[in-house]
Amino acid sequence: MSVIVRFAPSPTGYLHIGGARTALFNWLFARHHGGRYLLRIEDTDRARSTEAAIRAILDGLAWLGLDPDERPVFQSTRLERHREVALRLLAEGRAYRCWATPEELEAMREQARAEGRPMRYDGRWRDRDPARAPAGVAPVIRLKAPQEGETVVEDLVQGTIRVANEQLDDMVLLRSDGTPTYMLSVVVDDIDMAITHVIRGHDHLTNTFRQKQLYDAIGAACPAFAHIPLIHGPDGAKLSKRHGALSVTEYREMGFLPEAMRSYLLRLGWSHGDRELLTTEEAVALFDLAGVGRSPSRFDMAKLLNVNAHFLRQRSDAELVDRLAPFLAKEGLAVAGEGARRLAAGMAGLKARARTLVELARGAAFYLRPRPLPLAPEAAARLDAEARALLAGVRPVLAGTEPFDEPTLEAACRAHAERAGVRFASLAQALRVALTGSTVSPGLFEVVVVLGRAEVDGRLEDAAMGRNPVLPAAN
RNA sequence: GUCCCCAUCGUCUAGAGGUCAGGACACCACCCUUUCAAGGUGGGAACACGGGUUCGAGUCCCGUUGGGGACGCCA
Repeated sequence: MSVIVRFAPSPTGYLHIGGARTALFNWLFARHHGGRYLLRIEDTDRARSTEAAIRAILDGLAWLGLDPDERPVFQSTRLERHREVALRLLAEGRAYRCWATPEELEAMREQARAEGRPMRYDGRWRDRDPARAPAGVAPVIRLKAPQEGETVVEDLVQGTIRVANEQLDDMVLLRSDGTPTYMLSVVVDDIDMAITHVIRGHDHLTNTFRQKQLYDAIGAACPAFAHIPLIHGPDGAKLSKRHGALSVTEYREMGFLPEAMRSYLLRLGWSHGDRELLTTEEAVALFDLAGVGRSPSRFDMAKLLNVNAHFLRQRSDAELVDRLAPFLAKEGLAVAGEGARRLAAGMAGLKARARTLVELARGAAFYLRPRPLPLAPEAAARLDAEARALLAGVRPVLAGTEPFDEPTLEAACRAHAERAGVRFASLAQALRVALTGSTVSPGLFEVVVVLGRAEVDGRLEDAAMGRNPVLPAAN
């Protein structure tokens, strides 16, 4: 039997980290077993589902490289089919009409609360004669669930879990307005889509018992279930926006790489010995449900940053130049011509110093900025009269050194510092500030070579003459 | 409250009865060094608690505590 899995988000919000990981696990499982991975948009709650959320989910999945193998199924298009199944169950005596009013249900809820019991519908219409139905009340259809014994779920991650049937009540299948409930829709769709493995968040575990009863009533075989532990915030509580429950597209804007997100998310809840930082190919080869743990994990931005830094360094310089362009554009810097050449040439030194594309863009901006280069406040502070004199003195050295390569330039500057009686470090910092506008940068002579002789001379002249504007303090 | 699940360094985790309890991130120190990174070397850091079972328990069982989830005519 070939594996078929699905990711089934409801479009009531963006695609967050937890959903992304669920999608990833499904995708990897399908790839590993040579099966198919489908997407089903559970948009039956027309009041809360939005077009924007659907786009955000599709967009997020596409960015992560988790496109489904077939066109997405929209649950809202299948209402007739769901209704048909409910009616069939009704005809077979496996379901029944219930005329209990919202007021009655509320009374049951009140009483359950007072007695410290969970809310359970008491099954009052289960065997009552429909002839006694009150006028003017539209009924719902409820499943006639077993009342004795227990329902057992063999979960591929959580193991065997059982619950007494008396803990479960007769769930609503069709609402009084004739629309199907989530429980019905999910089960019918999973059957019709021939889903073999339901891999989803642990928060669905208790739903599974009811769904199992529905599969039994319908007479369909249950798919295998795998409930993966949830992701919590750093404090162990529910993941909040503060922590990283952000839309995956926001991670894209923060400068994360999709392969880094995948690698990080994979290791949150899954492991294979000591393996860290897997490529997608390795993940496909190694992933299986056996490696999924049972305990919830916490989202850790520091580790995500580290993972992203790793994958950033794996990308070629040319690719990074392309990736960087939109981030630089936000600063009003266009990547083209001489600027593009500089970025490509300087990328090796830049990418070792960045963890995200945003950091990379920040570090790379000085290569593109037109003269006179604006100075960061702490850099400007170092450019005192003494430093300016030092720069004026070293200008001819840089202008005249041949060949214009790193070792030669460095040797020339070291010799100049010695002649001038200053520490090489002082000269280097003055040069760094003049050439990059910052106290932090890639290797100084790498910068000199990338910038080229003419630009270097111009920037030194600006600095020596005190022409640079000073940026306002950050934050 | 009821039901269900979970429990190894701060965090992610390895561990399927006998290990000096391993790795990664973070942190600290040192090396490298023109800044900051990267890289290298080293360091501190964990089996929640209490009972069993066993020659032997992080590993199995029970309980306690703690955390999480589910309890809708939402999905």
